Order: sequence, then C-alpha cells, then structure tokens
Amino acid sequence: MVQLGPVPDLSGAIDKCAGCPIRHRAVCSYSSPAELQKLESAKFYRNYDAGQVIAAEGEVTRSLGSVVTGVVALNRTLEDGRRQMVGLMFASDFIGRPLRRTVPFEASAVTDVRMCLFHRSQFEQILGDSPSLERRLLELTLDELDAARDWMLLLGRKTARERLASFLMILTIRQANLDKMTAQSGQVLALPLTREAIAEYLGLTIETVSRQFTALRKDGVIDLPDRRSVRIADLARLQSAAGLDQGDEQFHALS
Amino acid sequence: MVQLGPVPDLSGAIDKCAGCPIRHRAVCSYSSPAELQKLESAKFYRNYDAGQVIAAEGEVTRSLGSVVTGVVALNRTLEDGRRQMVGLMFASDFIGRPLRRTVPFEASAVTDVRMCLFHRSQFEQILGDSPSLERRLLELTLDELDAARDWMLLLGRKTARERLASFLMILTIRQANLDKMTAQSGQVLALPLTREAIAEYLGLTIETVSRQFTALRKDGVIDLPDRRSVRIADLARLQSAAGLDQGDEQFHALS
DNA sequence: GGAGCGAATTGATCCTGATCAAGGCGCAGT
DNA sequence: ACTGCGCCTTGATCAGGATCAATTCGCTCC
Repeated sequence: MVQLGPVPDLSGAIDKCAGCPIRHRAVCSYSSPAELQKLESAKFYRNYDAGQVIAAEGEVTRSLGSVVTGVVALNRTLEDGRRQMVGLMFASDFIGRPLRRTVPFEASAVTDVRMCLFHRSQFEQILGDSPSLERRLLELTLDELDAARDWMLLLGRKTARERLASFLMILTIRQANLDKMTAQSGQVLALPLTREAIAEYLGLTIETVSRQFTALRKDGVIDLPDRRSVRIADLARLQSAAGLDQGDEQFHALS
Repeated sequence: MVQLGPVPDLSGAIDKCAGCPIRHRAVCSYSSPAELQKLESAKFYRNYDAGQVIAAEGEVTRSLGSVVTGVVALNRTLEDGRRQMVGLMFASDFIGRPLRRTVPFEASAVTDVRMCLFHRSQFEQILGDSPSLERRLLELTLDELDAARDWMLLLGRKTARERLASFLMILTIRQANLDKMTAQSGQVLALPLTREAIAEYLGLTIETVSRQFTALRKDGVIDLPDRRSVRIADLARLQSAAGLDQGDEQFHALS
C-alpha cells in the first residue's frame, strides 16, 4: 500500500494564488497582495498518489505547506508496529513543523493529494517578515490543538461505538460545511479512509471498527450502501451515540 | 476537593519582569525591553490553592497568561462524568485561547499555583503589535501540539504499564532538566498529582494506576518511599517499560 | 490516643475490545 | 470465466483493564 515509489510529479507551478481553492482558508488567507506575491514566487506544487508517504517519521524535511486537495494522515508508530494516527488533514490544513528540522510523525496521502509547498528555509524567512502569515499560522495551530484535545478525550474515555459515531459526526459536519449546508439525516458520506486508517485514527482494530459499523447499521443509525460510503439514517441518534449532546461544540475545530 | 471558594488573592502586581523566574522560557521571553514594559504594566498576578478551579469548561474567560509556579491540569468531561486530562501545564506554560472567547476545557490548580495574567482584550492588542510575542506564542503552541500528539499515541495504543512508565519518564526528564542534570537512576520525584489526577491523565482508573505502581515496584523498576514520591530505581528499565528506546525523542516537547 | 475521613491499595469478578482464524466480496489481470 | 489479491466481515476465544467491594494507610481534629 505504501509506495515509496516514483518521484511525485511536480506540476503546475504556474498556478496563480488568486484562483486557488484554499485561498480564503489556508495559511495565506490574511496575506496582502504584496505578501502574496512573495509566496506566489516561492511556492511549488506537488502531487502524491493515495498511499504514498509524504514524509517519513523523524525525517529531516526540506519543505512544508498546505493541502490543496485530498486527505493526509499523520501517524506515529511504536517499535513493535502499533500505529496511532495523530492528525488528519484536509484541504487548507497546514502540514510541517516550522522552526524545527524534523517532523515527529509520518505523513502519508490517504487519497490522491495535491500540496502547495515551500522550501522550509524560504518559508521561515517569509514568515519572519509577515505578521499576517504568522497570525494565520498561529490560528491554524491553535485550532489543531483544540482538535487534538477533543481527540484525546475520544481516545482516553470513549467506547468503540462512541468513537466510530464521533468520527462519522466529524465527517458529516465537515462535509455539510463544505457544501454550505447543515448536517442532516439522509446525508451520504464518501469515506476517504480505509477501515485500517479509521482504526488507526480511533485507536481500535479493524475488526472492532467493522463490527461497530455493522452494529450502527443494525440499529438503524446509518446505512452502508457500499464499503466506501455511509448514509446518515438518523443524525440525532448518531450524535447521541457519539457521547455528547452539546450540539456542535466539539466539532467546531474541524469545521 | 474542587473549591469554588473564596476569591483568589491578587498579590504582588508590583513584581518586576526582570527578576521573573520564567522570564527566559515564557511567552514574553523574546520580548524587547520596550515590549516588556507594556506587558509589565498590563500584567497582574493571581494565586490559586491546590484543587481550585481556574476556569470552568466552556466559560467565557476574561484573562489568560502564564504559569509562574505550580502545576495546572486541563480537563474535558463527558456528560456522564467520564473525565480526561487534555493538558498538564508547568511553570512557563501559557494557558488560554487567544483569539477565542471561551476555553473548551476546565483548568484547575493541581498544586498551589501562581499565574501571571493579562486581560484578554489587552493581551490580544499587545499581541497584534508585537511580532516577538506572537512568534514565541506560536512556538509554545507548536510544542504543545507535539506533546498532545505524543499523548494521543499513549492513549490510543499503550498498555497501562507503558502509560504509567511513560508518565514517570516525562516527569523524570522534566525534573532533571529543571535541575540542569541528566535523568538517572536513583533520582527521586515528588509527584505533583494524586492517583486520581494521574488516572485522568493516562485514561485509566485509579485502581489500575495503583496496581501498575505496585507492579513496577515489585519488578524493581521504582521505589515508593511514600505516596507522593517515586524513586527511579532503574531508569533504563523504566524507559523500556515506557515502550520506546528512541532516547529522549518523545520527551523533548515537555522538557 | 482515638475517631473520622479522604486517598490509596488490594482482591474478586465482569466485560469490552483484542487476537486468532475463516470466509466473502469486489476488482484487475489473464 | 477463472485466478489472485486486497479489503472487509464475521465468528470464537482470550485478556487487559473496568467495576464492585473491602481494607489499610496517613492525616487532622478532638
């Protein structure tokens, strides 16, 4: 599955920021036209195939940047092979540790991915001159931290059923927001992750994930039209199965 | 235990930043003398007793700032009472969500605590004018995020024994760093947390925490001179019990 | 010194999710 | 159409940690 394979193709470095689909959400969204020009001349695009490793655990990374399209998973691994996903990044999320040489996790493409990248030294230099860039990066990092803390609650205290329901709620709300709608029963999700990746996300095994999918289906909470989609049959019950009725409070971070 | 009790005493607003024990590590550590003067006139101190709630979950907070002395726990709670610690803050750590009105967790004093605080609006204003403050806050947030991700690995994949050993390793290394020493066998730790708080940190019950303390003691990895201290009898074995031999790599974030 | 109380330990049992194992489904290649 | 291979599901059993319950320890207050 993990292809260390062929060099990812570099393409489309000619794209303009103005027409960029993540222009209004990404790290550059506060940048003035002048700053944007600096970024525009420094940036380059790179595409990765689903399954491809973007950066290995502990690797010295030469570049960092934003997800333009697709989904990227960040994983930590124990020596004996136990793996835990520690980040799940969507379009406009920023990947990379500015001000540090190495990343303490593996980043891999879950779907086909297109990244907007900068060389680290160059990015750090621009960052030093650009308060609006730094401000936006701070905001993104704070949001990420909030999401990580929600996730810690899930990993530390929630049951398998609650974990899967929480995961489906997050995806449901995220997709509804992208479509500029509110989440609702009947909504159909295209699952970007395999069962294995979901298990790594939720701190479970694939067998348990599979059983909980089946259980939620038998309970009439969801339908499973095929293996890569989920239809939310009863959003209210999904939400209560997720272990919180405090509305969207928990989910704003990913929205 | 949790005292909503008497208004915490405000004291010592006259302290100078120059002599501050966290001057070189806190959010202000990059600030120029001019900036420092602004911060100095805006800051105020507040003391909290062990067990006291500093900010309730979801509360609109009027202030935010740094831990000067003591230990603060950040906790998230499910409706049915299950609690998970999502942050453990020591001297020089920054608490509060700039650019947001509410905190999504409860902050409570684990030991007696002294905080250096700012009114949120005032802090945000200073932040906007001060790149060095913002830079340092970004660094602290990135470190926090790294620590949260290590923690997610612990919560998602480690056994009870590994969790407790990891926790003791973190404390050991943190204390050694404070003492400007390297961690070593024979080192004695003063545990700042009760068994209950440790359980909330590690995603376990107090019974399991207690049993794992006993197990590590019986295995000769640690001694328990009394309930609030731990003597590291065999650091190498503690480290291997923590589930990683990659040196200090995992622990730099808290060091 | 004794009573009272909260924190911690220890024991017995239960249960959720992991592990081990066997098939089934869908799809690409021949 | 058949084979092979991933991915997923389902079943049977196991085990780590939770839960329920009973002491014990250490401290404060009389």
